[in-house]
Amino acid sequence: MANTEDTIAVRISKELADRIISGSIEPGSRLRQDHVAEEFGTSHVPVREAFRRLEAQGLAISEPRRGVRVAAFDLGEVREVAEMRAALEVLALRHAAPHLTPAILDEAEEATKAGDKSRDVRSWEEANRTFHRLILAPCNMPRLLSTIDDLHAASARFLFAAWRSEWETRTDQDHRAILSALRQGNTESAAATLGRHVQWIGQKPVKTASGKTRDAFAIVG
Amino acid sequence: MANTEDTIAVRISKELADRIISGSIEPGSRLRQDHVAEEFGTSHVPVREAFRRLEAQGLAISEPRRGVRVAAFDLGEVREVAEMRAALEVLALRHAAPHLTPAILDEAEEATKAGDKSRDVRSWEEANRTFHRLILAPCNMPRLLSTIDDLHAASARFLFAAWRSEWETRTDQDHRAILSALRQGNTESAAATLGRHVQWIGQKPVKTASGKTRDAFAIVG
DNA sequence: AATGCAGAAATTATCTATAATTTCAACCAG
DNA sequence: CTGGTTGAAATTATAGATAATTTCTGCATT
Repeated sequence: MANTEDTIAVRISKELADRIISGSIEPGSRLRQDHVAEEFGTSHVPVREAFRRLEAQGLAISEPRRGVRVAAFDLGEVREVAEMRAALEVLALRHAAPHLTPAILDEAEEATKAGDKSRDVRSWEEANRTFHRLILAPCNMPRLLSTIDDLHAASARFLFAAWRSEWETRTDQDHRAILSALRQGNTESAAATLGRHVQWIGQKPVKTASGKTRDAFAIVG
Repeated sequence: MANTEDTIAVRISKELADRIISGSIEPGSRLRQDHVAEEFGTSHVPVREAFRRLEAQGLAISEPRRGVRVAAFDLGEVREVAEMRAALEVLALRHAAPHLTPAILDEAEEATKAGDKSRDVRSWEEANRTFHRLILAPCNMPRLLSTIDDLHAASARFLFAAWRSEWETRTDQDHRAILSALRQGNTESAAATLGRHVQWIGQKPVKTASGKTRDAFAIVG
């Protein structure tokens, strides 16, 4: 999937983003340009450019002369991202609604079913993101959509951090309610449900390294 | 103002951002890394990193192997930014309101007065931005605030493109209404006014290069 | 044991050089 | 004239080398 027409810097940033989101690189850990460069068999110049992209997406933070590290996050940031998504996805849906076709809504329903059948977080997340993208894309607002995309990446990171291995299949009633409202042309009701849906924050006890359990939080919509 | 502790790449990106926003570089024109490097007396490596930053802010767009150009914009994008600002600034204000002190509101009132007295776009824009930042910053949501900052940069660009030289002094009633509502603890009313305020799009006839007049649009709040 | 301080090692930031690609203009064929 | 082709010039993307800064490590001191 990594398009060979992409520049090396883009390929590296995509790969690193994927690792950060999936949690295979720990929050707070340092990203060393020479190590990354060696791994990808390149010089460090494209690596530095990849770091700037990650920084812009909020996945890494860089301090001058002290390097780049994977962004840490806490409950506050989970909430912040949830609220931003609620505000922006509602906005996007209001503009997308007039352009939604039955075909798109059918596709979105397929995505919902795929999500309900998912037996692991990763495929659930993918189905969920597909659903949201399908119903929002027709708003035709590129800047808004790309901001929402970055927020989805952050959401996925929170989700994987909390539900890394265990995942319970669950059926998504919100998605169905949104689709049904959209089919009836009731945009406001769909938007209201979407806003609530995205702000719902799941909670789950998780074992820490020291053997204790603490609560982990994630956006589950 | 350009901190010497900043990296060269950051200094370059700030300077270029300023030029793009002020309109001293035309939308659509190419940014050539060697030329910029020569002007700043550096090599092109930090220039490339600066380009990535501009790209992330939406001020430039880059196509692989074909270089970077200053982002063009149209009425659609002005509207898009206005709506995003409305959604996000309202969200920020709701969270900031409980933390607003009389001292902050007094400062914001000073900024409003400074805006009303401004005899040129540039100082009006600065006062306006100060006002918005003052009342939103206490929300304590860094990601939200930085997204809003990028949107303000885009707004300023639209504004300068439309009102480059001429500017009529005007008193900002909305700002006063927002402050008065906040002083009375009426957050919802303040938020509603802010949402409307930011979505108001000014219109002005402007002479094109070919001598004709067309309408230019900008967010004026 | 804790603290502080070299000096060494690692790392970042930048520069110079090279390879690969695109752009552009001149030219030629239809 | 139009449209395409070719080669030179310009430009981007990457690599390899260097300077500057930070971090680490071990040892001495309290």
